[in-house]
Amino acid sequence: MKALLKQNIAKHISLLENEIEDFCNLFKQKLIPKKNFLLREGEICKFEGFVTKGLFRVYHIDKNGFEQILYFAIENWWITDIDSFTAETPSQLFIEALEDSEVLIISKKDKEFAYANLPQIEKLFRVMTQKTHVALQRRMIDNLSKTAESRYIEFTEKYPQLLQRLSNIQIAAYLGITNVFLSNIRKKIAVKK
Amino acid sequence: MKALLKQNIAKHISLLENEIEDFCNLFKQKLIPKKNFLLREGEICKFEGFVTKGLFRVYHIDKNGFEQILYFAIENWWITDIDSFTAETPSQLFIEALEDSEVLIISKKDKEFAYANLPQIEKLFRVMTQKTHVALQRRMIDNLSKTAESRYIEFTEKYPQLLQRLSNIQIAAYLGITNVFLSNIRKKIAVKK
DNA sequence: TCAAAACATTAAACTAGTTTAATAAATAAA
DNA sequence: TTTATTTATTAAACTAGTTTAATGTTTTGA
Repeated sequence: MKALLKQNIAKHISLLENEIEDFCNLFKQKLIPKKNFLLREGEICKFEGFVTKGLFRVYHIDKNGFEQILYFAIENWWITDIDSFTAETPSQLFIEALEDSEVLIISKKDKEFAYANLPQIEKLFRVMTQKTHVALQRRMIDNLSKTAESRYIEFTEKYPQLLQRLSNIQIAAYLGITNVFLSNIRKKIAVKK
Repeated sequence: MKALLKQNIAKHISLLENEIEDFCNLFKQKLIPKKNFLLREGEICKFEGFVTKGLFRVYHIDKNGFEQILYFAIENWWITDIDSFTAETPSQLFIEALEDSEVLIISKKDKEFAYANLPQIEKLFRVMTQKTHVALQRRMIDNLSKTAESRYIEFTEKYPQLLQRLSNIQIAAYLGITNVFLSNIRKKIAVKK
């Protein structure tokens, strides 16, 4: 059950077998059926999660009721609201399962225990946060400089496996456009071919 | 000269006086006159910097020649291209001084030395990267959900000290709009008052 | 298995933001 | 001090993306 997690950690840092074992034992499995929430706006995010099955969306609802998707998470991805988690303030985000999902959860307390007792864990999360940050920085530049059409094309190229599991409504909310306009883009692309 | 740096570090973590001293000694001062570059596209970013005087812009030039500003950095801010720095790949960014500036630089090698020998430094950069990431996440949501006008108003409220030191061209490149449209926005706001 | 809900597409009117170009004002350079 | 360069503003035509609404299709759930 935790093989995927161990493998994922090993990709980032090298730990002794017993250290990785100790760390993984701090995680508990949680099943989240489709359309259920791992986190809702207003709650304080007290966990960090690692998805072992299914698909989540992390999104925000603005004051006009529109949804902006910050990211998706499928198997092998980490998931949390890092803002609420670190500052212990009410979250502005929802984390919702778009499929029946399974996630390994570590509590804030246990994570702090790991920081204090397994020095390499500090490195693990530094490295992971760096990578996440780099990815978001690239997305920010793309959003500032590219048209919705090329953002869509790049999305389909970068995440083909996600594409099949998402509705166009979700993809549009990630790209920052309406699903109506996404439909236009898709038509335009289809005609080209 | 390094008082500002020490103070900034102390805000994030608690270190013994000799540890903070050892760490700060790894930094070297660099003077960058206005319009000069700390980093250019194509170079590998081999440093992390802490601004003690002046003002920098970190920006990207897209294939149409337009500039997108990822962030500004004034006194007391950190500055690097974390993507190029961690992956040791050619940077896609420019870091340019907009005023005569002074920056304290730590090399990649010395930073790794610090990670290996001062365990708290790992925490320092984990915490700093988290905070930077949270800020970028909020900016991403704002860019997806808000109009240019409200993004401009919020920028003026959040960074009043920056506002006076930047041209509208720079602010527009940060907001992701043209300076012509920013001019329209400013007029509209002025009329309202 | 049937009704209800969610989804994708299309059209048409609209608006936020761009483009190009011209002009005046401010800053920098010689 | 004069000239050149950068900056801010305005106008007018344009385009990328939105809004609303209607229609058919697919998925869901009772």
